[in-house]
Amino acid sequence: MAEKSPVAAQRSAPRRRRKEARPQELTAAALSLFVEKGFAATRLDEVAARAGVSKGTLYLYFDSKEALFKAVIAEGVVPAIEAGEAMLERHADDPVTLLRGFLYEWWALIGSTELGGIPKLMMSEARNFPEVAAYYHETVIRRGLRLIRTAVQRGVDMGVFRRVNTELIGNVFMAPLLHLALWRHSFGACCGGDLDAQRFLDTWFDLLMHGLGAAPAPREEAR
Amino acid sequence: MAEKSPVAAQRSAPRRRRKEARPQELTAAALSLFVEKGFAATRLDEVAARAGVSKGTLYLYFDSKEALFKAVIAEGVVPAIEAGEAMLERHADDPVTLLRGFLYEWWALIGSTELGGIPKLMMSEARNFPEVAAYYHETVIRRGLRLIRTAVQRGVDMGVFRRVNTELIGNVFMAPLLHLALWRHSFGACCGGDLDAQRFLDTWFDLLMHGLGAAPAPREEAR
Amino acid sequence: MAEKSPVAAQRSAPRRRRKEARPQELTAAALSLFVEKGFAATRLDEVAARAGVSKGTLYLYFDSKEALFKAVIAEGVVPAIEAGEAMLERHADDPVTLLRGFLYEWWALIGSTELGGIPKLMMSEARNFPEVAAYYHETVIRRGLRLIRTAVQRGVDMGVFRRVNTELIGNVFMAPLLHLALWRHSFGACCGGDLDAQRFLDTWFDLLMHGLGAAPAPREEAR
Amino acid sequence: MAEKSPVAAQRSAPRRRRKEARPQELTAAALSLFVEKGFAATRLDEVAARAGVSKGTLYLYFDSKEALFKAVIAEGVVPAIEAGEAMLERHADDPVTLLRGFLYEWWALIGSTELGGIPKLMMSEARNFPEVAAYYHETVIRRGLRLIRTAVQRGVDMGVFRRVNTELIGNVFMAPLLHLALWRHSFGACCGGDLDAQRFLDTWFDLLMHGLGAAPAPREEAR
DNA sequence: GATGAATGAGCGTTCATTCAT
DNA sequence: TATGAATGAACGCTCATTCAT
Repeated sequence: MAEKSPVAAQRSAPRRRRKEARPQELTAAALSLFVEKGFAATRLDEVAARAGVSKGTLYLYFDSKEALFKAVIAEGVVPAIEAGEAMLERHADDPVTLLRGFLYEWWALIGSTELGGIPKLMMSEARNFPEVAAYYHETVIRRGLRLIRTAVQRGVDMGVFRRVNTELIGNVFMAPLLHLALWRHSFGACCGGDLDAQRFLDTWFDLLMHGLGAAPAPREEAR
Repeated sequence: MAEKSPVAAQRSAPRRRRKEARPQELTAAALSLFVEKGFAATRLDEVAARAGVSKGTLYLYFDSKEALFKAVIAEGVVPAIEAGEAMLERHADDPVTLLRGFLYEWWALIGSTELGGIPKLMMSEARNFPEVAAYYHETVIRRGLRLIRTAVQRGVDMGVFRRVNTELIGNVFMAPLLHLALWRHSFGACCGGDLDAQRFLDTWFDLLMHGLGAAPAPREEAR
Repeated sequence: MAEKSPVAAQRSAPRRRRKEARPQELTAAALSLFVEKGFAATRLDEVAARAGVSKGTLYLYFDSKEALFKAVIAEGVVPAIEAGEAMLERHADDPVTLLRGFLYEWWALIGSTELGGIPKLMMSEARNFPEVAAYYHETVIRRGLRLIRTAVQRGVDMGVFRRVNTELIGNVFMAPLLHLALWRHSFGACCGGDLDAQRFLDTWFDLLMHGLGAAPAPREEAR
Repeated sequence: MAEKSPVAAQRSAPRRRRKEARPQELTAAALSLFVEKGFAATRLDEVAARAGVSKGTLYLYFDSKEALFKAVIAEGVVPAIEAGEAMLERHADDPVTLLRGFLYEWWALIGSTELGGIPKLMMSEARNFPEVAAYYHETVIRRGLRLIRTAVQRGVDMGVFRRVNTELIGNVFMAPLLHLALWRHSFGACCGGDLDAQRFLDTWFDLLMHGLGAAPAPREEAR
C-alpha cells in the first residue's frame, strides 16, 4: 500500500522476480514430464515436485491440468516460430544455404533442445486436444511448411533445383527432422538405440540436395 | 492358447471360432483406442464396450491393462514382419523396384491399415514400457532397417545408385512413411489437415530416387 | 444370457434385491448425515461408511454428490405428500378433526421420523440448490399449504371457525410444527434442551383452536 | 482490544475508527455469507473479498474460521438481547401491548435486519458447534422464552388472557416469527416465493390474541 | 497492520482390478 | 465362460492456514 507510488512501483525484487518466472519454471517442468510419460500419465504432483513447488502452487498459475498443457504448447511455440523466421531472413538469397540453415539450425535450436519434445507431445495428444492441435497446426506447422516451400520454390525458380512438386515438399523435408526428434524422446531415451544426430542430418541433407538436383552442380564445377 | 489336442479342437465350429477370435477382437478394439487416445487415457470400459463384451471379460484373456498393451503390440508386430519379408522375396533382384515395393506396399499393407497406428502408439509409450519398446525395436525396427539398408547397398553395389552412406539410410527412408502414418492418427484425424497419401508417397519416392542418383531425368539432362 | 426368457426373468434373488435396495440405503444414510452436519460438511466417505459400502459404490448409483442430494430430497418427498393426501381424504367432513389430524399425524408420520430432518436440510441448502428448492416448493410446500387452507376455509364456511384471513393460515399452522422438527435436529440434538413434543403440540393445537374460534363451542356444550 | 491507555487511545481519529471497526466489518461480511451459503460452503476468500480486505487480514483478527463463526454469533447476540430487554421496559404494564411489541419489534429490529439470518445459521450449525449452540441457547433463547412466558403469565394473572399452559407458550409464540426469518433466508431468497411479512405478522397476532382469549371480537359476540 | 504467494491436508471423482453369481 | 456389482488406491482440485515481505 505504501509503495504504490509510480516511482517505487517495483516491489521487493527477489520475490517479484520469482513470481514472474514461476509460470515458465512450471511449464518447463510440465513439458519434460509430458514428453516423457504423456499427458495423462503425468501426475501434477510430479510436475510440482520437479519444479520445486507444492501441488497447490500450480493452481495459482493455471486453472487446470488442461490449461497447463495449453500453456506448455503455447509457450514452446513462440520461440520456435521466431527462430524459424530469423533463419529465413538470415539466408534469404541462397536456397541451398537456406535449406541447410533450416535443417541444421532447426536441430540446433529446437530439435536438440527441450523444445524438441513438443512434436512428440503434440502428435500423442492431438486427438485429445483438438483445439490445441488446431492452434499448433495453424501457428507452427502451416507457417513452417510455407517457409520451406518458399525456399524450395525459390531454388527451382533460380534454376538451382530441378523442377519438383513443391506442394508437399515441406512435409517431406521435415519428416526426417521430426523423426529424429521423436526418436530421441521415445526409443532413443529407453533402449539405448540412439541415433547419431549429426550423421543422420548429414545423410538426409546429402540425399535431399541430390534429390533436388542441386548436388551435381558442384561436381561439374569440380570437373 | 494352441495347446488343445487336435481331437478336442474340433468342437462346434461357430462357437469355437468365436472363442478363439476373442483375444484378437479385444486387441483390435484396444489398438484403435490406444492409438486414438493414448494408453493412459483409454479406459478398459471403452475397450470392452467397443469389443462388445463386459469389462470383466477382458480379465479372462489379459492379466492387466499393461498385459493388454503388450498383446496389442505383439500381435501387431507379427503381420508387420511377415509382410516385410514377403516384400523382400517378391522384389529380390531389382533395387529400384525393391524400394518402390517397400514404400508403396508398406503403406498399402501397414501404414494405411489399422496397423498404421502402432508407430504412434509405440512412440508415445516407449518410455513408459521400455521392455515392450526394446522388443519392438529388436523385432521390428532393426529388422526393417536392415532390409532397407540391404536393398540400397545392393543398388550401390550394382551401380544403380550412387555411393551414399548406407548406415542411416534406412531411418531416412522410413521417416516420411512413419510421418505419414503418425500424421493420419494425430493432426489428420482432428484438424482436417489430412495429407494426400498418394501424392506424398510419389513426392517422396521421386525425391529419393533422384537423391540416390537412380532417376532417369537427371541422367537425360546429363547427356 | 440363458435366463433371459420372460419366465425366468428374475435373476438370483439376494443379489438382485440388494441391487434394488441399494439406492434407498444410500439416500437414507445420506439424509441422516446431511441433516446432522449439513451438505457441505458431510463427506462421502462418511455416507458410504454409514451405508456399509465403499466410496466408489456411491458412484454406481449417483453421478455426483449433488445428484445424491437431489435424490435424498426427491425420495423423501413422495411419502410425505402421499401421507398428507391420505389424511385429507380420511377426515374430509370435520374441519376440527381434519386439522387435528394434520397436526398430530404430520408429527407422527413425518416430523418425528427420519423425514423430519428434511425441512432443516432444505432450509439450510435452499439457496445453494435453487432448482431443488423450487421443486420442493412446488411439490411439497405449495401443496401442503393448500391442504391446510382448504381445511380452514371449509371450517369457516361451515361456521365452525370464525372468519379469519385464510391467505397465510397455512404458513402459520405449519410454523410451530416445522419449528419442532427443526429444533429436534438442531438444539434438541446437541444441547439437551429438547422440547416435549406432545405438550408442544397440545399447546399449539389448543391455542390454534381457540384462535380460530372453535374451542368455546365444546365448552358451551360442557355447561 | 480495549486495553489501550486512554492517552494513546486518542490517535488520529479516522484511522482509529477504521481499525476498531474492522472486526465488525469482517463479521458482518461473514454473517451474510454464512447465512447465504452455510458455514462450510463459505470460503474465507469470499468473506475477505466482501469485506474488502485480503484473506490474510482475516487472521489478524480471528484465529480460525471457527473463531470467526463464534465471533459472528457472539456479536449478533448482544444487540438481540439488548433489543429484547429494551422492549420489555418500554411495554411493561399491558400484556397485550407487550406481546404486540415483542412481535412487531422483534421483526423490525431483528428479524428483518441482518441479524435475522442468525436463527438460520444457528439452526444449521448447532450440531457442528455444540458449545456455540449451548451459549446461544443459554444467552438468547432461554432468556427470550422467559420474557414471553412472563408476559403471558402476567396476562393470565390479570385476567386478560384465558388460562393457558404457559410452559411452552414462548416456543409457540416465537415459532412463526422464526419461520418468517428462516423463510426469508431460504426459499424467500431463491424461489421468488417470498412471504408478505406484515400480513403474516398480522395474521399471526390476530390468531394469537384470539387464541389467548384476548381479542375484542369474540368478547363482543359473547355479550 | 496488511498483503498475497505458498502450502498441504483433504475431498470429490475415476478407474483398474476382483469376485460372487 | 461371462457378467457387472463392488472395491480402494490414486488423482485433480480446493481452501483454510501460514509467513516472508
